Amino acid sequence: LPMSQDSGIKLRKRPRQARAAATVDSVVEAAARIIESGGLGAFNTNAVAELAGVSIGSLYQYFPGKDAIMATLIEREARAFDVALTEAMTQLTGLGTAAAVARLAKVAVTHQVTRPGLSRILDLEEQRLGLGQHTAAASAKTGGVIVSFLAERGLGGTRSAWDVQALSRGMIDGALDRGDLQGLEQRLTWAILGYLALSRQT
Amino acid sequence: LPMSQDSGIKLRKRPRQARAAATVDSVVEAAARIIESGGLGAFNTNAVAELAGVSIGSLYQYFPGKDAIMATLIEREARAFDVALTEAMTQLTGLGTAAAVARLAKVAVTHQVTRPGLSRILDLEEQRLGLGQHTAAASAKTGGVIVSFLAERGLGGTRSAWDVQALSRGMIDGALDRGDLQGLEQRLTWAILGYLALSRQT
Amino acid sequence: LPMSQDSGIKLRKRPRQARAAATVDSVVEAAARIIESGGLGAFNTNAVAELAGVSIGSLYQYFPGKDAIMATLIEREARAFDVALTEAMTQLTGLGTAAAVARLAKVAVTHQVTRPGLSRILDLEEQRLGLGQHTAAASAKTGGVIVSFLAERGLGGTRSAWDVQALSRGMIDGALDRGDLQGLEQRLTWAILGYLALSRQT
Amino acid sequence: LPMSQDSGIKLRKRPRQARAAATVDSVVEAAARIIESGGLGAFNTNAVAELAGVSIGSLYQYFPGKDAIMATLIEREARAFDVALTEAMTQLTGLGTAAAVARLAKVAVTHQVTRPGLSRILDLEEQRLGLGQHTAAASAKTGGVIVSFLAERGLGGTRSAWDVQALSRGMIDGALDRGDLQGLEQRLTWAILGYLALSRQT
DNA sequence: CATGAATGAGCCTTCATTCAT
DNA sequence: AATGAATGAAGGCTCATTCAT
Repeated sequence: LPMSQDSGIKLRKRPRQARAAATVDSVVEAAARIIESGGLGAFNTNAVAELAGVSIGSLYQYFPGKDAIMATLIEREARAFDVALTEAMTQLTGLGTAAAVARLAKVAVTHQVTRPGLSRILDLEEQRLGLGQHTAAASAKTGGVIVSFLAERGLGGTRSAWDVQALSRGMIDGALDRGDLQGLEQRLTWAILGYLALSRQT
Repeated sequence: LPMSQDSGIKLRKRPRQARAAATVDSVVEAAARIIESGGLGAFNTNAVAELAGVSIGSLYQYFPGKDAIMATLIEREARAFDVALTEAMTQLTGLGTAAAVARLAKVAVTHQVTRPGLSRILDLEEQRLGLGQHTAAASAKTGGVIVSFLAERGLGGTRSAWDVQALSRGMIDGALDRGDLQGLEQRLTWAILGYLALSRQT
Repeated sequence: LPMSQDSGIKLRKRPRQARAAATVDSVVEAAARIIESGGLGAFNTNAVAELAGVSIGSLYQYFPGKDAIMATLIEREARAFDVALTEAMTQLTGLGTAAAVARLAKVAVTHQVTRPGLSRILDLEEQRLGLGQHTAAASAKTGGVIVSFLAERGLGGTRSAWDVQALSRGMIDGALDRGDLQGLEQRLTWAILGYLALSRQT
Repeated sequence: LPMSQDSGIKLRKRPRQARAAATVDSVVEAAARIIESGGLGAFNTNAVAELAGVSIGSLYQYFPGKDAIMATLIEREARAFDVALTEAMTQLTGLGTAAAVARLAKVAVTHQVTRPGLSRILDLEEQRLGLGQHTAAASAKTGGVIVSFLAERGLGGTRSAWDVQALSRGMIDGALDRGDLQGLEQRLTWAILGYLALSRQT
């Protein structure tokens, strides 16, 4: 089950009043929007504060630095994906493997297409910030959901889960790059099923 | 055969003397090394010039700006990959599909593993610079080689080529992230073959 | 006897309740501790409020600004020194000049060594804030005590008192800088007696 | 003899062209003037750059940070004092001790009075920056000159030299604070001679 | 052509102070 | 009275780019 974990970089202080929580949220959302539309180059604290409708001082009351905003955003997105995946998992009973994989593929595609360009950048930043292993961000991707899905159906282990996840990111990002979304869920499903089939028979 | 095409952002002047060509090369190589070891954040013109053993003034004599260095580097890497792939293609006659794909997978893995972290960043930058479609960089990836490989063997069309390429990038980058390179070529081969098998039967 | 005088920069309101007086004291003491351990650079209102266990809002209810905290601290330290000196003065009857000066030198050394680095910074700030002449801080240093000591024994006038005081600060601070406290009281006594002897014979 | 030594904090690059050397000098001089007239609070890189007639970028080409400007200034002032003292030393032959000390006292007074308020602040900063012991700044003060003066005349050792130096700073700063410069050289001479006389007979 | 000194817009961050709750 | 969230001016520093030599 998705459960809150700590990432190394954290908030300066936990917001106590409702007003404060709103500030934190608006900052993270503003960061997401800015990166989405302008890329990493447009992501600067002043722009974030302005779009969030917050003074730069307020931003720094909660975030110890620029990277902390990034880390929080990464975690937020990872958790959102995790939640979506977990939710989808509950509706898989009775479905065959192909249908089940298709269902999950759809969730993945939807997640990345909703905020095109965001997850890719977040991935790179996650690596740069060294949030690679022990954070909620990382575990959300596979630790929780994909691994158990594969395990339940005897389709593979942890490594397969990582591969499926990585291969999916690649395909979706690539398709997004070229603006070629037609049949993407289908193609992704093929790739996942194909990989699992061949990797299992060995 | 790989053939030079123009990306929008290009060199200020085509180097005429051998010395000039050497300068350009050293700058691009310096850029590669800096990005490799320090990430995008360490990539700045002064650092590049210094590592290249060239004055900042000279650098600007050959490159109109920072992005031009990036663009040239992207193209160089793409071409190198293209060359390696083309070279491998010539040794595929007589091999079965599985063996042939394994051969190409090996080339791809080797290419990205050689300069870990570089190709991923270059990918993002390629997108940012809008070199997505019409450049040698893009065409090198699949236009030239993978498409014709799939065509020759009746395995798929252009879209499949793109998918294979994208899926490969994803898997290799993911494995690199986690430091899990064991059996990577094998796993990648499964993914490619699996995807092609399922996508064809439709 | 030491008597309260007004420095220009003063408290916003004189604390009426015991609780309020305690707040003021804790703020001033926190300021002292922060400056001692972190220097002027660490002295900021937020840090002071936190260490004092008081909200920043409360701090500003008693002090009109940062400088007021500084001024109050300066005055507090000056008064403490004055008290110590006055106290020592009462035990000087019957002692020869050399012994008496040694006694006072000991008080001075003790005062500055107790909070090393504090008095020096306070001195500079006193000057910056223009508390140089007309404040209790200034008068405490010599007006009250040293002048009358010298007068009683016919050793010198006001100017000599100032010189003795300044020379003492210099020597103690210097010794503190180099961590060379051995025999400091003795050395200081020599300096004072030597100066007084020569200045008087003229 | 005064000779160039290295302080920990140093220039980013040694100026090669004449233009560059001028830039470095003007920055240091501007820093001195700003601190003199506005205190530490007015000492910021932008102000320094502006008064120096140099862009902020140029300033940072040579100085790695604000503290490096400070350190350079401290060293410059120390060296200037050292030079003045050394120069005075050469004119002391034939003079009695009292006259010789008076001569040196005059140099010290002149040095600090010329830039009132500067040396005091520099002292504090020297301590903060930890340039206390091993720098040219420190050694210039006594290591070179005062120690050998005392040694030549059998007046005292290293510790006496430090004490004389510290006591002098204190008296001059104190006199400057109160605007009481009348007879200062005389009073300082008394203090030094008096201290040396008493400390020697033990 | 090469060099590297100079430029300054722009970005990250701190902290004194105010004010709504 | 107390609290602490919010503000924004100010300041340290970087780096892409230009240009005099």
